[in-house]
Amino acid sequence: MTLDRTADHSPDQPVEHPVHRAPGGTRSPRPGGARRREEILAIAVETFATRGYHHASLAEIAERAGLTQPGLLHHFRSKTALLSGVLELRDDSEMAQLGTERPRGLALLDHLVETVRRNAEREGIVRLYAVLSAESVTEGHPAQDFFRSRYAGLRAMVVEALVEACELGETRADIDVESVANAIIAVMDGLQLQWLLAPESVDMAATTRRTIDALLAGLRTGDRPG
Amino acid sequence: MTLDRTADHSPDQPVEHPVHRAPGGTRSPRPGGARRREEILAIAVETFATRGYHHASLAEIAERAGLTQPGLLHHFRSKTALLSGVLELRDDSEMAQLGTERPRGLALLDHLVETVRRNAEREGIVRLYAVLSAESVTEGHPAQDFFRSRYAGLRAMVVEALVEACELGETRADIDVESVANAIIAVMDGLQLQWLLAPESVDMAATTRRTIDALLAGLRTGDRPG
DNA sequence: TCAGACCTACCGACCACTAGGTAAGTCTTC
DNA sequence: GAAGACTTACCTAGTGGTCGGTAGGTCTGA
Repeated sequence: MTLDRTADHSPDQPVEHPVHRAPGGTRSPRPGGARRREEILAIAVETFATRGYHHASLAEIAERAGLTQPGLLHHFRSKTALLSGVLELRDDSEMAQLGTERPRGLALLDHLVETVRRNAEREGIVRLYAVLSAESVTEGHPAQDFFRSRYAGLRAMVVEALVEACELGETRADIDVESVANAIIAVMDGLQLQWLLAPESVDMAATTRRTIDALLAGLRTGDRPG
Repeated sequence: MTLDRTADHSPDQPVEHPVHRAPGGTRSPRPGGARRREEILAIAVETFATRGYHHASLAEIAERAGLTQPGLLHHFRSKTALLSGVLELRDDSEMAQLGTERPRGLALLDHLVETVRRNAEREGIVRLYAVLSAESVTEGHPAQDFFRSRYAGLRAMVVEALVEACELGETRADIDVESVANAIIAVMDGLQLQWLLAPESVDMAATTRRTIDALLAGLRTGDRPG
């Protein structure tokens, strides 16, 4: 199953800041409209994070947004459309939208650790992604494709960074980059889950840092092969 | 919220293999009863794993078990009772029930890797725990206490093994055992999620092995501190 | 004879979603 | 600047379906 990305917006395409179109063109939406959508999305993020996708109800999200359930469906024409809107916020690790200007080589891993450190102050986002990513492995879940390609992208990015590190001479060239990349991503995800259940028992950033260093230790240029 | 452990069984306490009690004592349940319960539990495991707890319905579990929904509720008096039964199977990593006879020191970590290797052939169990553990961080989830104490126990066990390793002289004594333990558990969990979404992209056992070795490399006795 | 293992029938609550309305805003035209 | 056309942003009411759980019955095996 896939998200109905074609159906996730109101009849008129929303614009960041609605611009008065040229005469004869389509009408611009009301100025408050975009802001309202963002309010609703913020509440949906919170609700999906605390309840999961399936267990969250449109009625609850609507109520928390101060409108009725059909009122909510005016802005997002279905529950999957709302989920789609939430996932498209791409507010999570900010890794995904780094694009081509991202740090090169080992600097990317530093950036990763920094992101983890900041995430420790954004419990809602951490919870959202932890809950939805695991829920997405269930049968026919509408976020399955999203998370599949998210992990593929994340993996590719870390692999590329490790390859760059080899080229830059930062690490030896004989490391199994796929395996190391998977381990780095895995430890970040796993720590999030533990942290959500027992925040006082887990230092996400420090442990991520330690693990990345350990995975690359002995692989630095100049070290003897093991 | 907690699981209603007091209410998770049929009127009569189930026995592994029901023994005919002495005359005058309480009546023994019918011989097929315990087997039926186990059949139901196996189907519940499968269903919770593929749908999650909240999205799985008693009606579906009942149908797959070849009875009606009230028929199912005859064996487990509520949905949470059924969940409780599923979690009590403790069929997962087998780590939890190792008890006092578990391997000492670094041998425990070898055992951990071996478990991961075997889990790659038991997708259902992996999926069950991945889905339920993440779902358990949602508000009021009935499995929350279970997973909280499961992680606490797992953490304590790995920490203890690392301390033993120090005492046995297998590693240096100045490692941050809590952090290393968290990292080991985290990488196992994180790899499971990636593996469920893209099995061909992840070698769970090899990557776990590599990460554990990396975390302990440089900490072996005789290595210089650094 | 009696409890275990089911069944049918039903409950109220909740689910996502639709139909169809209203009030108010925006744009065009005069 | 006012009138009319059109759209947005909601609303109330109701759809059919599913949910977990209960009441109370029947059959059967020990």
